[in-house]
Amino acid sequence: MEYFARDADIAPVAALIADPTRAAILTALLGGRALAAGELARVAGVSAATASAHLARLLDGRLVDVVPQGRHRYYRLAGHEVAEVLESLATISARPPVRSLRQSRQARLLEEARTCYDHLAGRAGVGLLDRLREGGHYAACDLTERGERLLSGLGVDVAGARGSRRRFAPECLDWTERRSHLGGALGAAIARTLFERGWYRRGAVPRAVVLTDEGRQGLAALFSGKELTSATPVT
Amino acid sequence: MEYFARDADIAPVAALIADPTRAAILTALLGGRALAAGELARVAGVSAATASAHLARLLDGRLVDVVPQGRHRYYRLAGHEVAEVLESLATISARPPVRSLRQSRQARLLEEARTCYDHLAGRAGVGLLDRLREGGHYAACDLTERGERLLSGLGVDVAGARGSRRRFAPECLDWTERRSHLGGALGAAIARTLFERGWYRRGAVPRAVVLTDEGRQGLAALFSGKELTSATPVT
DNA sequence: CCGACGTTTCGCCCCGCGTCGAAGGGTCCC
DNA sequence: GGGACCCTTCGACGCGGGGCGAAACGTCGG
Repeated sequence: MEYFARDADIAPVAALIADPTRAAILTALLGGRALAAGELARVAGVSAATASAHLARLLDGRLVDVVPQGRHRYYRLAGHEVAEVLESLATISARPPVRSLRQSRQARLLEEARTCYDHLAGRAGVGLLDRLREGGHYAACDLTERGERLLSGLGVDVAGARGSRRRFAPECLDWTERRSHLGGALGAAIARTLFERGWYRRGAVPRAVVLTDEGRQGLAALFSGKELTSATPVT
Repeated sequence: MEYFARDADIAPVAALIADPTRAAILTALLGGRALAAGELARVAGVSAATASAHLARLLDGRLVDVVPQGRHRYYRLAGHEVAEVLESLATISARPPVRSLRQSRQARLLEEARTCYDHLAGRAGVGLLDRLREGGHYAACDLTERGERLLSGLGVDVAGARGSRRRFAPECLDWTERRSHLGGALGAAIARTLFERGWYRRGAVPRAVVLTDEGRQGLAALFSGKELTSATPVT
């Protein structure tokens, strides 16, 4: 017992994540947006009182922070480090069983494209990294000069991403695809630009994002006719 | 509620890790060696009966697997993916308070050099990556040709590491140093060689590893007189 | 073969945590 | 200004999970 008093004490953080209600809240916040307490209560399927108690614990444990706006309190993940832990846990978690057509559709939407906090994940995220690599824009955890030009031309703030204290362009194991998507400051900068340009937009399923027609054309032009994924639109 | 039935369900895995006894067991197994049930009970400071119940849950949840040897049952982490989750949790966990000289010493030993499952971590792990980088042996998540020659000459199975399904040489955020150490198949291959050569050996504190005199000389010769860390031996 | 040892299983007990309705406080909008 | 709305806090309750000692089971070694 004494031996381990000084090693990492991971139980408290894991305990914060371990409750299903809190896990649902944290997973919702992996969408990258701040959400109001009431919205989080709805999403987790509990009363406002229960959600409030859980949010207080997440705040106390510094997994989330809060931005009060009038009567609303918007909660968000405390940072990308928390997001990385959540996604890491997802890689060793079982896939939820699919029990209805609606659930099947939701699963497909999440697999196709979703935000992992501030960068693109799912098939789209993996496809983005593949395209960058195939085109000689990205190699060995960094952008090539060719890649810098491509993304800067698109409006991505590459210099800002390089100046970030965060890792620049690491490969991250994708939960659904079991291959790498692009994380780090660059992944975040690219995703920001994709949203700003309206090439991706948020869908009805929390955390799932949807490619727009404009985005399909823009990305095809960017990658010489190749799309990020081969998926037909999910109905 | 319906919304999140299909997203990652991370609560069960987090719940397995959240119990302090199970967290202690998992952290002990981060040392990289299989440990017997009785030993894990001692390390976690609980009875054999309690440890057994917890180990059954970890087995059922596939965080560990077991190798029976006669009356002994040796448990080990189910793979490097689990190790990555544990270390990820450690990066956002508070450092345990230090309350005695003994604890202070233990903390220093762990900070200096420890195994993170199968690769070197702590100052030594960070120093190793720094040395490889400074010497032009490693750049952007890969070995250079120069690095291949250096490590192959040392006896590291670089080709085997490249052939692994695992990521080759990713940078991993170190829990105590807040900088990167070398993970992946290469990190594991290097650590294996360091142990085989007797350059590092296991210390009395679980998970902490100790540089031998032979190792100090060997590494200094390898890196042109520079040591991995500047630490004086911890007494 | 038998006693020692390591481990698992069983049964019982206790504690902590999540839940909700109600109450209270603060903000918004007509 | 007042009602509606959002959110937090409080108190009580029930459930689940971890703990241990004892018993059972399997292996080892003299």
